[in-house]
Amino acid sequence: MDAFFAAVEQKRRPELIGKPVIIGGGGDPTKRGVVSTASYEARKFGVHSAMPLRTAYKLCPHGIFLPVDYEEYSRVSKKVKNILRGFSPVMEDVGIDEAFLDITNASEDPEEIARKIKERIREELELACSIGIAENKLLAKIASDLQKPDGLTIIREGDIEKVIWPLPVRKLWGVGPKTEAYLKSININTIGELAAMPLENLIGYLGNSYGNYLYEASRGIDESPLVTHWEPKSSSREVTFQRDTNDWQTIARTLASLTKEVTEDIKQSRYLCKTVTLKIRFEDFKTYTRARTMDEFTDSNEIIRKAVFEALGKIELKKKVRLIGVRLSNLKKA
DNA sequence: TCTGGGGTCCTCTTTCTC
DNA sequence: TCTGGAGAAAGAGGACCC
Repeated sequence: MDAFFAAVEQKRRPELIGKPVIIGGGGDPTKRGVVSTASYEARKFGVHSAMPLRTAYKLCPHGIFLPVDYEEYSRVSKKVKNILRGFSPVMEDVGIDEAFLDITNASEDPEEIARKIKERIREELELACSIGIAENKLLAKIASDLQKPDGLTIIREGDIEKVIWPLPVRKLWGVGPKTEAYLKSININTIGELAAMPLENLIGYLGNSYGNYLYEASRGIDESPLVTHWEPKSSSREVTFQRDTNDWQTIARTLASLTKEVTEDIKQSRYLCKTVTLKIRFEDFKTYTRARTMDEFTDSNEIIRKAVFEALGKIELKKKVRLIGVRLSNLKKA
C-alpha cells in the first residue's frame, strides 16, 4: 500500500488530501517519537519514515502531524487482505500494508489480475497500491518498489541484468544500512557488482549463510515458499520515556505495567512463555538485555513480574534510563 | 541534540548437563 | 572428589523488516 497510514487518514478526513501529512508517535512533533508514514506531499520536504518527529517538524513545520491509530489501519488492512485472498488463497502477510500472492495456478494473465486488484482496492477502499509481478518473492518485492506510487511493474526472466543489476545493493531484501556501508567500503555499490563477486569471496566477507544468500539474491534466485501460516515466537512491550529518568519509582512502576500488558497479550492469544527478557536503554543510547528462563511455562503475571525484576537486578542503574521493555519468548500454545 | 515499537533471524559466548 | 570434553540450551548483541 502506498503511504498507507497517511492515505487512510486522508480518506477519513478528505480535507487532508494534497497536504503534507505525517503520522508518528502521539502526533506531537515536540515530543519523542519517529515518523511512521509521511504522505508524498510531506516526502517532498525530505520527511521519511524512521525520522525523529522533531526533525520532521524542522523540515516541514506546516505539516499536519497525527498520532498512529493502529486499530483503524488494521481494520482497513484486513479489508485489503480480503480482497487479495479473493484472487488467490495462497497469501503471505508481510506486516500491515504488504503481502505476497501466489498466482501460479491462476488461469488469467498476471498483469490483468494485478490491474483488477488495483481497481478493486481503489474502488472499494479509495486507496492506491503498487504491485510487482515476478517469478519469485525477491523479485516481486523489488518490482513493487520500482514505480511507486500507484505502480505496476513486471520483471521477466530475462530482465535480471538489465533491470536488477544497475540497482543499488540496498534494494535487495536483507541489505540494510550496515551492509550497504560495508559493501561500499569494498567497492560494491550495485547488485550487478555484487553478482560479479565470486561466492568464496562473499562468504569470506559476510559469513556462510549471508554470503550464500547474497550470491543467489544478486542473481535473482529465490526459491523461498510463501509462508501462509506461522506461530508467534515472542511478544513484547517497550516504551521510551519522554525525559530520561533515574527515578526508581517511575522505572519500577513502568516495568510492572509493561509486564502486565505483555502478559495480557499472550494470555489473550492463549500462549504460555518460559523466558522473559528485560531491555533497557540508557541516556547514552547504550542498550542492554538480560534474560531469565523460568522452570515452567506460565502466563502468571506475578511469576513473570518476579522474573522481570530479577533480570533488572542484573543491571547496574548508574545512568539515566531512556527506554525500558519486556519481551516474553519460548512460547507454547496454552 | 537526535535516534519508536513490534517483531524475526543469525552469530558468538557462556552455562549447564552428562 | 576432581577434571575435562562434547553437545545442548541459554544468554547477549546486532542487523534487518514493516
